[in-house]
Amino acid sequence: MAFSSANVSERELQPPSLAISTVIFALRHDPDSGRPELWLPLVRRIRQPHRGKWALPGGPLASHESLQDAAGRNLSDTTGLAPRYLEQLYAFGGVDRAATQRLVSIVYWALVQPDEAHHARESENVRWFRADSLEPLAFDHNEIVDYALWRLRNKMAYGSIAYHFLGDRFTLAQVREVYEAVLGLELDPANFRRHLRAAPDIAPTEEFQQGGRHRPPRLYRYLGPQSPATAGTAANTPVGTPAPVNTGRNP
Amino acid sequence: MAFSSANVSERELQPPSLAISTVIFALRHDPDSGRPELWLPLVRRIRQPHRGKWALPGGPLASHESLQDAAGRNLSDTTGLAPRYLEQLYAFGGVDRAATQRLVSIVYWALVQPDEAHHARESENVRWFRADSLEPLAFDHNEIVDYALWRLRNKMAYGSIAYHFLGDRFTLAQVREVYEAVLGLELDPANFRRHLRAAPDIAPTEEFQQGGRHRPPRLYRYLGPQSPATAGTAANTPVGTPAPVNTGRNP
DNA sequence: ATGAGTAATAGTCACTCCGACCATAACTCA
DNA sequence: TGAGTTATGGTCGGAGTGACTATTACTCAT
Repeated sequence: MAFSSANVSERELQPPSLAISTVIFALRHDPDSGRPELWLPLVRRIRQPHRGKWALPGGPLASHESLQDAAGRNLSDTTGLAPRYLEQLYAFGGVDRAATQRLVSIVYWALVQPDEAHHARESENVRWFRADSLEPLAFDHNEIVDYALWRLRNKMAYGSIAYHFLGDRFTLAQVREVYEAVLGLELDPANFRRHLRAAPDIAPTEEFQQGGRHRPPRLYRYLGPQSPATAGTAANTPVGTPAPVNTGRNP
Repeated sequence: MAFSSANVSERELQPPSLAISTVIFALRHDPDSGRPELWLPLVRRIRQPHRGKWALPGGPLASHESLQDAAGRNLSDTTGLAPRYLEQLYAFGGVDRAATQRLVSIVYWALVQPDEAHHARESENVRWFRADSLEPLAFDHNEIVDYALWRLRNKMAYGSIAYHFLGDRFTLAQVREVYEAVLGLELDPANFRRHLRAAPDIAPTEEFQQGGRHRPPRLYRYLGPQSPATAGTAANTPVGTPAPVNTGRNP
């Protein structure tokens, strides 16, 4: 790479470099409390700049793949998992993000299940960290993670996104634990239950979770995005959540 | 530009081109009905591809400017206006967006006031169009405009964004007309009034709009984003709207 | 000048949603 | 067999909102 030795005037002439990075969130159960916590995988940089520091998984955009595909490749390369939820987060393009070159990063964020696959996949250069209390990362990746966290919490408060952390069947208590772990607050089980029962995108099954210590809870399943009509049909158009309208209207 | 003559194998070797485009919304009052309507400015392409078609204002990213600055430059170049509201919309990077090269566009969207400056600024290659009922545009710009429209309506239903279409002082009826024009529905004046009176980010003044045909309405002013604490402090971090949390909680 | 017309403003009423809280059911384990 | 704990069902009051009615305050045509 000639970039790393470019001086300032050479840098002016180079077109901006474009990279795709991905913030991957998963829940891990704390062995002590049993409560789920937010974790994410990082990769150790093996070249300058920021060599040795931890960074978001990412890389350049291959000419044959879409932005979304590149982010999905980040995900499977570092975790071995297929994306359950993958969405564009933001394009970061500050002038001084990288010292040696002008770098624009299009960042995606993903949700995956807390499988045991993680542990097997961990290596010298890939490690999982708690999403809060991160050490200083390479580039501006701390800010990016913070923004992804904000977006995750925001989306959690609105939309039906929590299910992407969970498996095929789940109890209402598991959904509640996801909310509590991500938002960092305690929720009333009865009220939360009423809330979810009214949600159109999950449905009760006739199965019950056995083997627990107490009354067996009913299992539910996620029906997928319900009735968004057609949010984005074209291939390159992002999908979105339909907007509520709540202002006084006449018939 | 050697790009335009690149064949497929050469294209594989070229890094993706990066461009910044901006969707600029403004309200114009219909001369007949007097009601405001959504308009946006487009520029005519003067080179291939899509020569002669209308397209979003945009261009390459200069090495010394941030993404936001580039979008602001799009805005002032085409309208002569300073950005009142400017936010990143999405990064579009489909493989086949442009025929001759791999093109990634980071798109911003902006709100400006419907000043008379528009008319003066219009020229052979810059023209304003109604946001609905657009003719086929260059590239995938129709989809981009549609997504920007969706985002505008979405944000309008939640946040306090309507004020950026208006001037320093405004009546509640003007705010209501903005909502009605953008969302395309009729709102009850009394209920809408109650809604706005409860909003923390606008305040009544002691001034009244004179010269109208009826009872002079009180003028209000926008106080700016109220109590978002600190959404994004770092320079490259996007600003966002704080998230409501509405699920049953214990003390 | 005077009343018609219209928008601005104020207020009522019923309905829904939600947080706080209480009660019962159903299971495991000591 | 009963203590402990979670799952589940229900109640109550307050906040917010859509539908609607009434009053105020201005302009304009007669």
